Amino acid sequence: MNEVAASRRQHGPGASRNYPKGERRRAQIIEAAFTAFGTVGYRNASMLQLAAACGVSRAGLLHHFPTKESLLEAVLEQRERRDDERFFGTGEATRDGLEYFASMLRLVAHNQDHPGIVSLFALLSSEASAPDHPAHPYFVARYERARCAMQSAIDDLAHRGLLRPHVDPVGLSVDLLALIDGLQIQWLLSPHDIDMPERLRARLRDIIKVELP
Amino acid sequence: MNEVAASRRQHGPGASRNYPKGERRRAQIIEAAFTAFGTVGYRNASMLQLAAACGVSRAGLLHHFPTKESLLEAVLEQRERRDDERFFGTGEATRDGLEYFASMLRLVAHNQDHPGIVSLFALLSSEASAPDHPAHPYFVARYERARCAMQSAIDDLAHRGLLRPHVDPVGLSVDLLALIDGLQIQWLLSPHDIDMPERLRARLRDIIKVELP
DNA sequence: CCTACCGATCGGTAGG
DNA sequence: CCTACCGATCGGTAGG
Repeated sequence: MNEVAASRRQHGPGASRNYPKGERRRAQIIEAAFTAFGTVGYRNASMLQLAAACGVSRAGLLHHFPTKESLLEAVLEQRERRDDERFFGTGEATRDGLEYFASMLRLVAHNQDHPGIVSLFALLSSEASAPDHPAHPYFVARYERARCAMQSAIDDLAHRGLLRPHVDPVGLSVDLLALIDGLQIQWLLSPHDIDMPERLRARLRDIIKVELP
Repeated sequence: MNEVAASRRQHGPGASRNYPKGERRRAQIIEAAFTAFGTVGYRNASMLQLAAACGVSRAGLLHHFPTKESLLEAVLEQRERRDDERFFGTGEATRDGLEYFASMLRLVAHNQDHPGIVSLFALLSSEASAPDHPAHPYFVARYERARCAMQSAIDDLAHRGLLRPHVDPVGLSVDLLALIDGLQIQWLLSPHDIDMPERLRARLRDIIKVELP
């Protein structure tokens, strides 16, 4: 986690009231990078082309994001923030286990329509397993948060007696997140053979007593 | 899949009787590349350093493996061949479903002692999801084979009445392979929090009536 | 934010 | 017409 990303996190996204032009440009760059990374991949996207797409020079781009990796981190964070808002919101999904898994199903179905994003995250989560990778702390924290949130949803279901009797809730969040990640790999390689939401739904049907929407 | 790798596959590994010196050198290079890829990663390993480690020049290295990708493919194939021989053998695992999953548990336990290899495969399976990646056909075929082999094992267990009543065998091989892959990602990021063989064993306990060794 | 550049390294290929 | 290399260098691109 570099200093730029860390300092930006302190005052949150888009919260720099004093430099509206800089924030707009920054948002534009993140948007362009998001598209580029998701289509041609991270490595094949060049900072020069990205700068050109945003109407700035490479040096101008480097003013906002001093390294390519820092831009990558910003893209990842925005993506996660958007997914959270769109699929989990600030509403019931954080407390209601059924709502949580319904949201998860919608997210996985959405991912199946956007291979570029899925590919980007799959690639980066592997790259970032190297301890010296700039996005390593981000991904470690991301999975810890994901496991924690999902385990809360599972505990809620267990408390309401909605888990089937054979299910062991201990470590179930690890298994289900692993299933989702692993399905992405097989789906990326054989998109016509693998149906991610269908597989996840089948697994959830084996875990939860009631049918999800 | 380039021509060199394709022609080598025709007569199998180490089967070029006429050029023992070349085969030895080739094996030495694969061994060195295997170590290098597994420690510093594929992209960070340079052909020049690899050549030096084998006591040949870069041009000499390129004589045996005309591209870095072709060397990568040779490493992947050797790794898969060794794993298959070591953990699945030519024996019971190809017919006995219980033996198959016992072997799978041993393989996963073995992987947990070799993070470099796990990291390499995780990284490459993501990279290779790009249709124009040299290892794309290899990984597509690899997963198809893996699903087929595992589904045979599952069908054997179903036929012998060893699956628990709530289990749906359809697509179960997809789910279990996804679980294994996904566990690797989380384990690479948080090795102290995730126990891959333990999680797989727990999942198999929920599927199979008898306890695996 | 700009132009004008840097030191280093990549994978691949030439002739012999 | 083969294997097993060599020293030298190609054009292009990376992040800064």
